[in-house]
Order: sequence, then C-alpha cells, then structure tokens
Amino acid sequence: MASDHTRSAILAAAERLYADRGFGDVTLRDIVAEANVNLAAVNYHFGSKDELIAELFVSRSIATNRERLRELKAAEEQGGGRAPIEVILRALVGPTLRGCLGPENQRSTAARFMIRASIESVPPIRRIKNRELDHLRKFAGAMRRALPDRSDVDIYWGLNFALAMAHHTIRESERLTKLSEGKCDLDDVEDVVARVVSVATMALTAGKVEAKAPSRIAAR
Amino acid sequence: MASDHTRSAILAAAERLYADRGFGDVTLRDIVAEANVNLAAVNYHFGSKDELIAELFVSRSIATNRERLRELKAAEEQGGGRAPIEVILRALVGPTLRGCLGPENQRSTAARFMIRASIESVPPIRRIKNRELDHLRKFAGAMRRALPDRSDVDIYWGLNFALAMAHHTIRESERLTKLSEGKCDLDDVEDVVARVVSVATMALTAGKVEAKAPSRIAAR
DNA sequence: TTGCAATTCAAACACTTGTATGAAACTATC
DNA sequence: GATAGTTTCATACAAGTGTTTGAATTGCAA
Repeated sequence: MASDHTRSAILAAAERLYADRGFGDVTLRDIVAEANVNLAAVNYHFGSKDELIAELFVSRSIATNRERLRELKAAEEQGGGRAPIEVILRALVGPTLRGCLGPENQRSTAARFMIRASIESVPPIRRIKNRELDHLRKFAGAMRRALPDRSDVDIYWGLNFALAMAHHTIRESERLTKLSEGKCDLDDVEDVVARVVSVATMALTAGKVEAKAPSRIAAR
Repeated sequence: MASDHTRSAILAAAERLYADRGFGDVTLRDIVAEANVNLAAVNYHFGSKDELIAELFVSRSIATNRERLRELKAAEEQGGGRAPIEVILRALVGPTLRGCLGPENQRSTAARFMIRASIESVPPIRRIKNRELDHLRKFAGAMRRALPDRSDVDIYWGLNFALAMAHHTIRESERLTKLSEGKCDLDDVEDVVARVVSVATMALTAGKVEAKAPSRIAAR
C-alpha cells in the first residue's frame, strides 16, 4: 500500500504523453522521465507496459462512459423516459468534443487519451474494447425510444455518423482550420457541438418512414 | 535500370502489408519476406524505410486524387461548369468507400493503404500531406459553385463531415456490423455511399441562409 | 570470352525497446 | 532500535529494429 505516489505519477505521465504523441512513439523511458521515477517502477507497479495501458484505458473508459450516461439518464428522466433526440446526441458527442477542442489550457487529457485509444488501437486496448459496444447500445436504445417509428438500421447509421463527425473533427481539427484558412473556428466548441448534433439529427429524422431516397435508390 | 522487378515486388508487398496491418507493426523483415527479396534490397533501392513509405504514399496519393478529380471534372463539364452537390460529394467519397468496403476480394489495396496513411500519420507521410489540402480545395471550389449562396464556413464544414462519415465508417466497419448485429450491411457499398452522400447533402442544404438551427430545420 | 557495372546476398552492426535482477534505501511493527 | 516487508535504484539482459558492409552473383557490352 504505502505511498501510491509513484503509481499515480506514472499513470498521469503516461496519460499525458499518450494523449499528446500517441501510443506509437512513447517509450517506457519517456514515461518514467516525465514522471520522475525509476525505469523499473513501471514493471514493479503494473507488471508490464501493456498492463499499464490497459489499466489506464479501463479506468478512463468507465469514467467517460459514466459521464455520458449521467447526461443521458438525466435527460430521459426529465422527459419521463423519453428524451429529445438532440439531447441524446448531445450527451453522446458533447463530453468528448468539449474535452478535446477549445482553448488549450482547458482540454482534458482524459478525453484526448480516449480519442487516441479509439484511433490507434494498440493490442492491450483492442482486447478490452468490446465493452464499449454495450455502452453504445444503451444510446441506441434511447434513440429508439426517441424515434419509435425509425428502423433499427437507421438508428445505428445515425449513431455511427454522429460519432464519425465528432471523432473526425477532433482528429483533423488542425487540418480543417488550415483548409478553411481559419474560417472554421474549432475553439468555439459549442458551435461545433451544435453543428454535429444538428446534422446527426437531420440524418435521423429526414424523410421519415420513407427513409433515404436522394438521387434515386428504390429504398430497401 | 535493368530488372525493376525487385523494386516493384517490394512496393507491392509493402502496400499489401501496410494496408492489412498498419504501419505500426510491419517490419522491414516482414516486407522482404512477403516480397521474397533480400533484406538489404530495401535500402539499396529506396535508401531507407521512410523513403519507401514516402514513395508509396506519393504515388498512391496522386493516383487516387486523379481518380476523384476525373469524376469531378466529368460531372462539372456535363453540367456546364456546375455539378449537382450530390454528384460532387459522390466523387469525393465514392472511390474510397468502394475501394475499402464491399466483398473482400474486390477491395483495393491502394485505397486501404491510403486510409491507413490518413489514420496513423507516420512521420514520412505527415511531411508530405500538405499537398492534400490543395486537392480538397478543388472540391471546396466545386461545392461553392454548386451552392453559391452558401457561406464558406458551411461549405468547409460540409466537406469535413462528408469525409468524416466516409472514413469513420471504413475504419469502424466491423464495429458497426457487430453493434447492429449485422443489420447494417457494410458489403452493400452503394447503399453506404448513398447514405453518406445523402446526409452530407442535407448538412449542406438545410436551413439555407439561416445556417444551423438545432431543434428542427426549416428545410429550404 | 573477358571485363565491368549493377544487383543480390549473408552476416554483422549500432541502437532502441521492454523486462529482469539483486543490492540499496526506506517504512513501519515489535 | 533491530527486523521484516516494501519500494526504489542502477544496471544488465534478451530480443527486435533499421542500416551497413563486403563479398558473391548476375547481366550485358566490347
């Protein structure tokens, strides 16, 4: 038991470095240097590098999932078991967007770490990641309750597109800024959230029963 | 000059392996084993591993960009300098989606390699990647011509979301299949293209001048 | 054939990676 | 204050990486 100080110093340093530079080029020696601890401390406290990553991921994973579910539950209870689709989507993508965009000093290393984890997919994480499916299914359930006459397929596609827009915008935020020559303001996080939620809502509500039929397509 | 055989065998093997397993865990020895050539051949023909990756990326990059621009030009010429927004978007996301999804045997290693390159962002590629901005700007230009009374900001956001949906769907295709318990059919590539194009079109045409209006949408 | 450049090859090199070791330093209980 | 258990530390290890080397082999022109 005792101090725990070294343990948490390692966790914090690892999270920071992974969030900033990705899993690819962060070595154990980088981590222990950042944490000001001895090289052998990682193996002593966590067993191996992979177990360190895994522990980091599971703890952050349940934390952010809890955060998102908290928003979702609150919205559904307030609406008597059924929340508006916009609010559900906002609960889904809001926390991550807020944690990864905006003024540099208020970004959350936890959120940025989770984005890295969702991108790079290093072995120890991939093994655990199935849990996330159950989490997403809860959101799918809420969305189905909000849009009862929508097919499951459309619900899942809408969920997929919402996450797509949020994650891609985070990953390619500098590119979008450069491409638009600064016209797209990625620091205005609430505007970004509103745009993502708005488009995802359209994707889920357009065309009602008829579903998609833009150019042509006979519809399933 | 001479045979060139070794060179192209290495390029093909590297592209295949990178497309399948990513840059992270493909070693030079994996590549030369797959290509049936000697280990030193890579350094002899390309100078270094990074230069091999760079050459692979530039050649594939100009190839797929040419492919997309060909579709775009054709559409604009047919429309007298202005193509419908759906067709533009289809030219943007269609080739990549078709190359990465669908029946396994007809997927293109080139397209899958490019997706890997757009995800993992290894140093030699990151250095070159700025060229892609000019390419995307051409699409932004076509979209502006198609939607003259749309603000630049909205155009760029629409472009961003279209790429977001396409790339994310490719990257997470197995997850979406699992999440939806097979209800979302990722092998029906044309349906996927239609969905992405449809949502992106809505994002770009909804609300007209008023821009985003979270709750619902005045529909043009 | 002879000669010469281009190419292939096996082997080794220098370096980095994660991990293991055993002694030292610390901490708390008796 | 001695002792047992925990934690730190410097150091070494084994394995894997990209790269280099120099001798063999090949291909082709004279």
